[in-house]
Amino acid sequence: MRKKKSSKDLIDLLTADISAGVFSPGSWLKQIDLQRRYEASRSETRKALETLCNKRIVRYEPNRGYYVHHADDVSTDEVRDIRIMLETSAAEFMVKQVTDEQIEDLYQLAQRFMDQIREHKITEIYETNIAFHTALLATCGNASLMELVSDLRLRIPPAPASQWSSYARIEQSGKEHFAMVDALAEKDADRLKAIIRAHIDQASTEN
Amino acid sequence: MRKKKSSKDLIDLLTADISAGVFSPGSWLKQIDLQRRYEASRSETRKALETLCNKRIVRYEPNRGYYVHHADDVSTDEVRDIRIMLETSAAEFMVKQVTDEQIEDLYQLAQRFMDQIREHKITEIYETNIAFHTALLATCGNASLMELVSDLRLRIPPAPASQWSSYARIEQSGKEHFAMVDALAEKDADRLKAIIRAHIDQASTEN
DNA sequence: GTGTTCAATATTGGTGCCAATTTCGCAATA
DNA sequence: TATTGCGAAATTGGCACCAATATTGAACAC
Repeated sequence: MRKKKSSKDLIDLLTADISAGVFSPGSWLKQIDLQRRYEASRSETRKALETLCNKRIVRYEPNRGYYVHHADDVSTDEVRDIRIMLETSAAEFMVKQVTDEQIEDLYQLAQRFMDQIREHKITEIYETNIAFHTALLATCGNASLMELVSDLRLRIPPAPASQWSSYARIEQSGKEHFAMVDALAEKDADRLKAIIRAHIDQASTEN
Repeated sequence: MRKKKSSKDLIDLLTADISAGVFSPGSWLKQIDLQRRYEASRSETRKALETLCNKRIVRYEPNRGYYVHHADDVSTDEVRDIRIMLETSAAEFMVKQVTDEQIEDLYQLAQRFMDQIREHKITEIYETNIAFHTALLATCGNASLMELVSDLRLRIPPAPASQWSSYARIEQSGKEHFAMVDALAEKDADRLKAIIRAHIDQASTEN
């Protein structure tokens, strides 16, 4: 149990709510509303908004306030390209440094993803997907990279699991997860790269 | 002329001063000192510190304040690896999209860099170097990428031009600039990648 | 001489208030 | 009916002050 809520918690709560669509793109984040909703002080609220502004999740206009950023097509494409650059480049490090234990964990996560698709556990699927990609990136042992990609993921339009394009597409994503684990186990960097690229490219709103 | 200093100016001033070594790593950035030094309000000061904290240039401890971040070797290596991933990947886009005019501009910047080495214009060299790399990245037409790399560059230990390793090393950097322009002009992505990798790797504190 | 306790000091963090700015609604007019 | 103008309301931004917390230094005990 925590005795007091830290500023990081507020940031995470706000981020989660924006990501979940509680605040839709374009809507104003009024300081009074926020400090009531999260029972935070004014300064904490301002600090959190400033942080989210730096993360490009919200935008700011002087004397008007902060509002949820509505990513345009151009910047969405740019960020997706950056993710492809980072995660395909990371593949080189992954195949070099991955341990058998990590491969096993990744396999478990890929399996859980598939199971949850079959059981239609919509929200869990979303979380498992993120867990898989986080674990995958963790194998290259670069903490700064993991942090950076997490931030970039939030800059792509909110992808609520509820509106995933189609069952077929999700199942395809699940298969790709297994393909990644296979390529990783076989230390085939080029194949891993190709799968990652296709995975991010096609399912840009789903991973 | 601007009639009022914006919050972005304060952030840039602080960043520049930290980068220039006015505030050395580890030293506390007391709010009162800063708001006097830059003639800014308390809230502007807090906002700027929070932004720099997000950019990983300063760190924060509750109830103690903000201090200049002293990057350790591990995170420095991590960030350098990220830069190599991004800038070598960007090479693909560069060779595809670069215009003759941009190549000419890059050549001019590479030349200016060399001239300033000869004239021992220390501070100008540093700025020209950044201008070259910025212009190089600009050729792949991804504004988000440029922004990201600019931020990453600041996360590597302050590289004051005054303590560049050696004349030979700087001159080598200058030659590599020309080599990059050549590879770019010949649309040789692989060669460009190799040069960029070596350039960032060897001269991690100089570019 | 060394270590500890406690008070004085310094700094950050929170709150309430007021000013500046913007937005919104309503009325007046063409 | 559409448009313009004006005033009220809402919101942010800045300031001063107080509370909370951490540091420092001095006195004191051993």
